[in-house]
Amino acid sequence: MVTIKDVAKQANVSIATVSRILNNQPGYTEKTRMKVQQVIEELGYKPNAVARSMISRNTQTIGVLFPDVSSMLSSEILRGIEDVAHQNNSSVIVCHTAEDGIRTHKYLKLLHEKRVDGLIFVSESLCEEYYETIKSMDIPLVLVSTMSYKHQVPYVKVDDCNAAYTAVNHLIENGHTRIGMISGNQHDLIAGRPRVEGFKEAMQHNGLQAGEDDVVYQDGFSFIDGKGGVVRLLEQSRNLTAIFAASDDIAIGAMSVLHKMGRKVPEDISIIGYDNLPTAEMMIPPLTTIAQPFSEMGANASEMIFHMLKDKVKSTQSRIMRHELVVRESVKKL
Amino acid sequence: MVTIKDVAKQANVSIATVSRILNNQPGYTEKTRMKVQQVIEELGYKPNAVARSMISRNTQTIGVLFPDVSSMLSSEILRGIEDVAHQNNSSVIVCHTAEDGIRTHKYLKLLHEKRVDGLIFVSESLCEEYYETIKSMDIPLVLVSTMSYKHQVPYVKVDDCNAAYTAVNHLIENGHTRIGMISGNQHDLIAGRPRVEGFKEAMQHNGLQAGEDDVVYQDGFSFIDGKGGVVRLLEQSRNLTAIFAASDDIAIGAMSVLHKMGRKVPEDISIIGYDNLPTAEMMIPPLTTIAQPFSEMGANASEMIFHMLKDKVKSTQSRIMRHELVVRESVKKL
DNA sequence: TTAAATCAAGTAAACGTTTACGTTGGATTA
DNA sequence: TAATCCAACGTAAACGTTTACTTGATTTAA
Repeated sequence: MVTIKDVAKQANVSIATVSRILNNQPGYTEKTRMKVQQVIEELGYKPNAVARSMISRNTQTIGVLFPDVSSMLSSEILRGIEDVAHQNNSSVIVCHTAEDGIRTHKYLKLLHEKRVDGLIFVSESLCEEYYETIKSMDIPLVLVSTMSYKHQVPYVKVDDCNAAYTAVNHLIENGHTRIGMISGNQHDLIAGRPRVEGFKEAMQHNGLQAGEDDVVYQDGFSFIDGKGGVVRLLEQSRNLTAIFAASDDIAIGAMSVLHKMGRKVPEDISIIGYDNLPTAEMMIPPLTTIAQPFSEMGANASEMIFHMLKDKVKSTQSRIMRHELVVRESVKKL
Repeated sequence: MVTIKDVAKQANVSIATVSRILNNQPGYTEKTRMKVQQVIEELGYKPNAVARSMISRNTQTIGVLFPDVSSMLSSEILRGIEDVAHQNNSSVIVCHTAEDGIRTHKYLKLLHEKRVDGLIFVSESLCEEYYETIKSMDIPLVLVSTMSYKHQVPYVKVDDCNAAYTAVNHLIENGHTRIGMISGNQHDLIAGRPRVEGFKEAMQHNGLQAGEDDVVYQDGFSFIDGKGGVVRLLEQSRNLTAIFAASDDIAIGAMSVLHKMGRKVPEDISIIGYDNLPTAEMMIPPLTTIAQPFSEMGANASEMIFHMLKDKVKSTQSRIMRHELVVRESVKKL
């Protein structure tokens, strides 16, 4: 591998001069600059970022932790993160925690040793232990699609309660009064509960009833959960004309079994989702849903990291992203 | 930031001793080991991987280039790559090339400067320029879901022609004789052409006709391409009872407009896809398709990289992955 | 009892940069 | 003509490790 020394020797100058040229600082004539540039081309010299990092004490690298790298949601967020990281001449290291504590800790240790400049934590609750280890790393941290009640960590997120309200309100505006909800995990204080609250609030504000029979809690937010959820919901809550699903995957799972049961969407029953994954518009019928701007959320998180890095500030303002109602064809006007 | 020096000082030993303990090499008593370990805990010392990289001349990091990080396909491959990278104590840096030459070159330069140990190139044709720059980096390179006719670069891939044959054959076995195909890009020699060839071969081997009217070429492999493709196909090719789509997204796009046209899948027309994305099983009806083992492909590529790294060998055997027919409900038996 | 061997531990060079500081020599000034 | 200045470099230390080599004490062998 060719080093700055080789370039210096070949060009008959000191390494300091080469370094100055590389970082275009003053201190050399145009003639020597040309000569050095030429030698660099000839030898195919590429500065060693590792050596640079030793001195500059930064690695131009940030780490991102996902519970599941391969979910549609993660990958859009990742795209946003990567995009602005790239604009800031930084790379992103992805980590797949699989929601496993041991694994997560191993990653945190690795990222610490690699001296990443910042950390983004996606869709996973920041437990005490994680927080402490990250705090000891003393680098910017931003949360995406999650937050911490206990610690003041900047996050970017939509207002789930508000977004759920929007969804349910849309159903109501279309004349629905008997509405059920298939929720995700009841104990998920970040993405689970608030959506249920939004549902209930929308109902109450419109003078409609929403009892415990009208919402069904599943383990997660997946297709399978949707399949199971709709069966349970239909059993315990009668005469429903519309369903609010806590995720698009749930909505699609529900549509799937509704179709098997011979109940048509939206003719027999309306359904609204949450997320606006690419799949939503590909459904039959295309799914009306609440859009979360995933890639923008990732981009914002990245921006926050680089802002903290540049301004050498410990924290920054959290951002509540605007959600958006995307009307398609799964909700019928009564 | 606490360094090995601080630990050494605090423990009253030399940094060499600390280093030896860290890398558990011989040369110290159990007593000093204990003492040093204790100091390490106290100070919360974490070895600096950057400094290590300077000496060991490797970064425990590989780079991965995707044309589109946020596609379902990419993210599953990424999961596989990341998983075995993690097993090998390495990190992965993701790059989103957006199929842009300038951008790709910038990434390649960045990864070179960062001295990544290896490179994985996904789903994008390795043009001459890229090949040359990567060759000059002198690190292992593996291709995924693509290959190079010109250069001997190890790749992992399914046999597209063969897989397409399997798909079409399944249609034929179910009694279909009038079969059309919606292809991706005609000029894509890696994923485009071979699937068309597989289609034609299957038809011919079964004594069926497959003229140029029976296949329609789109720009890409997306939902939109499927929508446009099915319209064109239905115009130019009459009496079709089945369609082979070159990707699941195409298949789903086709299903979408077929539904609008009032033609039921599979009652009126059968359809088979290619990829087996998560969306396939969520469709109504669930899509019969050819599965590519994406995450395994990623895992294999990673393994190949680490194999080349460990055995200090310049190349390795390419791997053709087994595709699989996944029978669901979009193909009707005639 | 002594030479040889073993072992714990230290010293210092090396990895490839950046940068504070020192050194030239020619141009400008007094 | 000497003093001063400045641009254009060069020198060497520093970043935090690993590791070849050295040292000195202790054990072993004869």
